Amino acid sequence: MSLFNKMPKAQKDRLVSHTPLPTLQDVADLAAVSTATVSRCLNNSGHVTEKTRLKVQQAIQTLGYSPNFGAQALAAKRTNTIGAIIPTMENAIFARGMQAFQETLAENGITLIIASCSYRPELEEEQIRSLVARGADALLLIGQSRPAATYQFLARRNIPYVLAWAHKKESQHCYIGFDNQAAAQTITRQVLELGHRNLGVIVGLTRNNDRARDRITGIEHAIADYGAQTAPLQVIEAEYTFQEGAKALDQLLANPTPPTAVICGNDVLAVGAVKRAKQLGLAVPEDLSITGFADIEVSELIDPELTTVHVPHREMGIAAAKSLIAMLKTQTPVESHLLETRIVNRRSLGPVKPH
Amino acid sequence: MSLFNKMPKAQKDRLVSHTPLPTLQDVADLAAVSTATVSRCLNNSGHVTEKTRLKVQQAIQTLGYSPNFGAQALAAKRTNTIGAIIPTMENAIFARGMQAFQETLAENGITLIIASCSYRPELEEEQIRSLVARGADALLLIGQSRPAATYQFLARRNIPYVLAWAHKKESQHCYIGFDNQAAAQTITRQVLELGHRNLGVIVGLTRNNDRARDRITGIEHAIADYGAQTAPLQVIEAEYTFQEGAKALDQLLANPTPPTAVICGNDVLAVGAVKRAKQLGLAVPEDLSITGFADIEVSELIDPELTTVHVPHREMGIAAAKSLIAMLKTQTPVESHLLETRIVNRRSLGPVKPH
DNA sequence: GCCCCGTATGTAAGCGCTTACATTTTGGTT
DNA sequence: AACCAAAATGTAAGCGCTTACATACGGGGC
Repeated sequence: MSLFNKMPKAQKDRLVSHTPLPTLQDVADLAAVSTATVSRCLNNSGHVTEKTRLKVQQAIQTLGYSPNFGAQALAAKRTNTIGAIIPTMENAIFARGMQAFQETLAENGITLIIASCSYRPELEEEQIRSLVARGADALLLIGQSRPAATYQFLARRNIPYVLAWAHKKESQHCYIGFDNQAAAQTITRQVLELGHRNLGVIVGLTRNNDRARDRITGIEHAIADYGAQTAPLQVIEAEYTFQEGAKALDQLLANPTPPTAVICGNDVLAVGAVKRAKQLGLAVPEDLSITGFADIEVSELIDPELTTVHVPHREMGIAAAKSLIAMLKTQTPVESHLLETRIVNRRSLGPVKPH
Repeated sequence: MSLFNKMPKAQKDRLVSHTPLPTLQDVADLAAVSTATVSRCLNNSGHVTEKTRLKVQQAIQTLGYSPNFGAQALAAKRTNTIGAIIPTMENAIFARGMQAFQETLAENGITLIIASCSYRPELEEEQIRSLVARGADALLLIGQSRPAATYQFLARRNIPYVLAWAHKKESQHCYIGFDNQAAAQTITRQVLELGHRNLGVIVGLTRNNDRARDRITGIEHAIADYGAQTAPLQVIEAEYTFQEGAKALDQLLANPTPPTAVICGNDVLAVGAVKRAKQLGLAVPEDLSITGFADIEVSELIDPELTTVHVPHREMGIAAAKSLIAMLKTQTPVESHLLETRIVNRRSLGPVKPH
């Protein structure tokens, strides 16, 4: 055994390059109080005189103390960390909401951990376990469709969660989002009212995406409700890129009786479709109407600007954060929160062209 | 004191709703080995027989054990967490790179914590401290310009970091990025070679953005080097939105001798400018050439598609992750990593119009 | 002045893991 | 069969904090 290893710890510390970080004990010593008191100051759990609090504050300042995360987590059994698992960060649909979510959490002293699952449920499952293992006190998940086992896991671990970007009445889960079906239904009704009777739909891959499915359902309901005779609905699924939106439009137009209006499940697909339509020499909306969904920035970029469904991204992120914080505080479930969408009428939707 | 409080812990546990999570000890007991052995299996630090490893694995399975994060962090003095502080998640420039960064970290069992600082240095400083306090083992930061005190803090805490999305030769820091100045210089040279002698520049706010400043410098150098007589360079700074890009173009065009080519510091501003130009009845590139920077998705959306500087976003994220992991493993600094950009010639840049 | 009680502070027992070091086992040599 | 080094495993001491409980303190009411 080397001489070094025989040394008392304090002496070793003096030899190694970086001084050890001050601990709670150091603060307590300097302030001439107990560690309990320092801890109470830190977590302002009351029962501390103003005078003592100041002394402690002082000591923390001079030492440059900051609590050890692991120790805090271990002792308190919470990490002040919330996890979010989103399909992908590259999708602008989530970016703005997540930004607001993170800001709101930060204001409340909570850190966000983000993971992405590329729309793959088995990866999501894995990420959920990983974030929980990583000490996430609560989770934000997108949409509802996932194995029962996942929900059981969360229940067993007693992890609060909200399902965002979606909404469902009378569910056991806490939803923070909007009604995808109703929103799609509303915009479809508007298309129908403009005289369109032959509609096409371009929507994201529905395989692991309940939001996309809900939107299709909404469109179908609107058509069924409207009561007018319409051509059979043509639905194309496409990946979330401009290019795929364009390709999907090609497919719709290949039909002998092509649609006069195309309802898109999201703005990216819609914008891709608009671009393609223009390339093909079709005037939008005179020759072909196209609508979007989400109202992300690109919808105002394309010419003509997109008529789309506005979704309150930031409010959604903020509401999700608040709900999660409330659940953590009260240890009881909170109510779902339905956010309103509205149609933004811009230029890409117009009346059907008379023959 | 209530009867409940007098109970031994085990008895209490049976009364409260959620059973306590299994611990390392439980696994050790079930597998009939010591906690040390289980720990060694978990961290596969060798010195464990295959037979024992299987027994332990088995026990972990049946108990559904997963290590307690806080305890692990406390004992091991590391969290397997890396923090990233980016200006904003809403900016597509960072989205793709961060996605790749996160994926690469995840492959290596490391969790990402993201914070955003809205381009505000004081907020960044705060976030850095917060992420470090939360146990980030290492950090990814964007660009280089920040107070010396921040770097001192990181040095004192011995936290490895890389500076991404930028590059500087012979620096003490580890950069993972591209040379903003050189890239801007190259595209400007190309513009000059097409005969343009009156250039305008629209660039992001340079106040807290060294990348934007570097790009301006590159443009200025290209002009100086080129040796041809040019009109004074007009530079407009604008926030990162389509709308601001459009407004900036208005400003440039208000000049009595408006530029024939506009070099933009990023694609979003460029796309906004293109849209505005078209609204004003200017043909791009016949009447006005416009270039972008970053090659994000929208650059292919606008008509004409944007001639821009392609930046290897994903490679950058991957390289940053690998460097950080290496630094963590070896406890020594790693080399900067310069990534290549290249000009993507699409349609928005053309030769100057003859009088 | 004494007692009581509410409030401020201290004491110390963990929280669940990692890891240095001690001990046991293993299996090849002689 | 005895021996020994190397490999496997066990032991137990923390890691730095929180918090239940114990104790000290201080100020009215009598």
